[in-house]
Amino acid sequence: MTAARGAGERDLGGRPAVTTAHELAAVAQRLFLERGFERTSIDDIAAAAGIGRRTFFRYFRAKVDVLFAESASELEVLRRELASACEGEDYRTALVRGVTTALRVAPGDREWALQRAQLILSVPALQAQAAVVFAGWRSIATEYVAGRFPGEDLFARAAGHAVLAATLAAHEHWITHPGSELEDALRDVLVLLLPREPVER
Amino acid sequence: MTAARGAGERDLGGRPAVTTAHELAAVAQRLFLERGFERTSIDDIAAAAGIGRRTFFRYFRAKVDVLFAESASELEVLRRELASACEGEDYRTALVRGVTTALRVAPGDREWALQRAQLILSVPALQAQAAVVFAGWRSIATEYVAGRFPGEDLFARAAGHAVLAATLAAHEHWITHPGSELEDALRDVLVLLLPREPVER
DNA sequence: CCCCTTTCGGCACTGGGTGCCATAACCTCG
DNA sequence: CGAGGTTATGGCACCCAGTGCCGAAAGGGG
Repeated sequence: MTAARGAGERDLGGRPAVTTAHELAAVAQRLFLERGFERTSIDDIAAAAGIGRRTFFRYFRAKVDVLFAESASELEVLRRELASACEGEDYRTALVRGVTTALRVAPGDREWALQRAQLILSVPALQAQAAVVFAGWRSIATEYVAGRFPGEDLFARAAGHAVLAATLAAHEHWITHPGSELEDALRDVLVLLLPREPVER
Repeated sequence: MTAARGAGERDLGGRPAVTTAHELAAVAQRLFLERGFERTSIDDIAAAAGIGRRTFFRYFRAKVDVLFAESASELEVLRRELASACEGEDYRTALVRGVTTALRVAPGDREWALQRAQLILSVPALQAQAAVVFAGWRSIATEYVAGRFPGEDLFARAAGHAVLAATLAAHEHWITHPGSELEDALRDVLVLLLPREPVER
């Protein structure tokens, strides 16, 4: 299922992969920007990347997944940051740090990330997929909050959704104010939306 | 495009519609519960409803739309409630009233609505569609808040997302605690997530 | 009975996604 | 160098969602 052997694995021989998920995603994103998401077929992407249509599906399970290639590693960063939060820390501080760290973009990737955000927030099919991907984020955040405040079921769920809502709102703000910093909006909205800690019992 | 003449329109003759969107949705939801969403094809639904496959698409634009047939009218209720809110009212009070009114289910539809919520929150394709449908909710709420607090761009956006997040969190809570009242969870989470009014300037 | 209107539904087609499988390309070992 | 193992490729056939086209069905009024 996994095309392109991971960098860590030993090379036991075998036919080398002809491209990488990252490269393929770059080709696809360029086409999406040029012709639009709907008007770009898998055949177009495969042809532009010089691979077969069937091979495309070895790198991505679906057309919409192309723009979410790095979501898994971002999610891993969030999980790690939350796991390393100390006990006494305000849970909101920990979440703000986790989310901003996970979503930090390298300066060279800024333009690229901005275009990606614009695509995702403007194409319905991609908005829809974003909701599914971000369900993973929500899950991590909810688990963390539930661990901090056992028994506060509804509170944890609300906080998890708040993380997701803040992420989306911040991205929207970012693409309508491209000069601003995503991280600033992210912090501001998280502080606005994350509820205060529930009273101790 | 619109099958099944609206109730208000005069009957000018023409072949009568063979079913209604509501009836078709009921048939489809039953099949989804029995066999699962993915394993139920449009052909299955059409056959069970006694119509042609092509006709299905005159009632719904897509398979996923079947479970969101009433979203448009719910959205209209929210808009109306917000429009009728008086000036001095706390914006959060108005939003709580609008959302709970729009999502109130008739006692006889409770079981039905619960099953629908379970389907939507458990099937990825339906979660995804929910995000697109709820973008309309968000938009209404954001506009309302932006009207109340001009210039508070990020605040309005955050509040809009909070409404959506609260709606989802409340539904999740509802399906894991089927005995509870959706309206209660809805109110609680909205109060948790909606940020305080920004300082006057 | 004819005309007008509206819905129905078959047919063919595009495009996303999958299972199957032969084959290409690279490894190591003899 | 050649054989055997390993892995990625990509063609083919297939299923399903969704659409444009269009003739036919089923009602009304003149």
